[in-house]
Amino acid sequence: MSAEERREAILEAARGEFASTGYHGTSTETIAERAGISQPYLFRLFGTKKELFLASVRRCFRETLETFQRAAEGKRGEEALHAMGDAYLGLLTDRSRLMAQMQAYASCDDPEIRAVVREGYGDLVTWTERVSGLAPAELSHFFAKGMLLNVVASMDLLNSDEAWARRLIDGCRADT
Amino acid sequence: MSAEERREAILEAARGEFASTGYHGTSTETIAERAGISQPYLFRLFGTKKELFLASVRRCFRETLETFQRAAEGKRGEEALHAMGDAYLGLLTDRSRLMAQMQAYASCDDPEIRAVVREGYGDLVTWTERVSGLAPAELSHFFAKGMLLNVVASMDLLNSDEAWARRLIDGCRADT
DNA sequence: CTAGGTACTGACTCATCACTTACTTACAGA
DNA sequence: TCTGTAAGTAAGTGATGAGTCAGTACCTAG
Repeated sequence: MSAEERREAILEAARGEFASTGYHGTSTETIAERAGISQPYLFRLFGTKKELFLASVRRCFRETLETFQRAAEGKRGEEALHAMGDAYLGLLTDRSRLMAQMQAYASCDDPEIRAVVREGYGDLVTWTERVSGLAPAELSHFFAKGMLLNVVASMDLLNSDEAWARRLIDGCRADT
Repeated sequence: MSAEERREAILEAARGEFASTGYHGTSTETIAERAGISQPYLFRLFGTKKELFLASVRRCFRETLETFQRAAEGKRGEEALHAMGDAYLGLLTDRSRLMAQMQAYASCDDPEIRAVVREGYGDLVTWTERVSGLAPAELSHFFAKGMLLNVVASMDLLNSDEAWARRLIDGCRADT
């Protein structure tokens, strides 16, 4: 297997593990095992645990952006926005991607991580703004709903019968 | 100092440390040091690291609810909601409380933590709903804005000159 | 003054972790 | 067939962390 393919396999494994136990709570041994390689080889390919985490975060944001781009392909304005919203709801069902994102936000006290998260989220916002042509208030509303859904999904309440959670979710679907 | 006062002091220290390095990334030694006691005594008062974390999360949600209650005192409907929104903006300037909250969401893969977070957030939502009398769509909007601000604040962008971030924040203030 | 409880700690144990070193194997090109 | 390089690992190291144990210091009720 080429080094590039190995890197991809490791990043896939890393996201899964970082998603559930976070940066500090995940051992490089666990990730290597899940990726089917030895732990020293992981260090050969990524240098440090932090570089691996940063690469994982970047990949996560890049995949989300690509999902938005695919969803909006050939569409414009409101129509593009709706397609992106639906596509995002789909992403939420992948708990690994969701929790990895939440771990990234929670790790923002670290300056290096914060810089990567800022860049990833910023790319998402500016691209969406450009394609949809939304004014600030509507743009905020779109991303705000996304974040609320993230948190509700983190608590695993998307398909629960908790009454207050259902009302929050229904309230999200109701408008725009 | 009474055990009860010590518990409070430890919880204060714990929130600060958990906020920046999360559950797994924070050592009980560090918390004990910050609280000015020995590490064994921390275990005497809280049993396990996890119990300490859970107590810290519960306290965090309780304080937020109390802030909402104080802000809304003697007010009703829209007026109460505005007061709560303003009070929440104030809370965001306390980075310790903010990041502790984000760490709690990110730790939701653990069932015990998830249960506590659900309860805390649920209390916040149901109380707000009852006091403001909002319909689901507006209730969602209120909490969605709160979550977006949380994330923007996590990235330390509340007072930055990053253009896209300013537009998001202004967009939040613009409506309701 | 003393018995018992409450606050509090020094000095461990055993496990785990990030990272390294020194090595092996597989294979493509000269 | 020999050589250089890329893919890969077994076996460490030094540090740190959660949790325990066996105590000490102090205060208060009788």
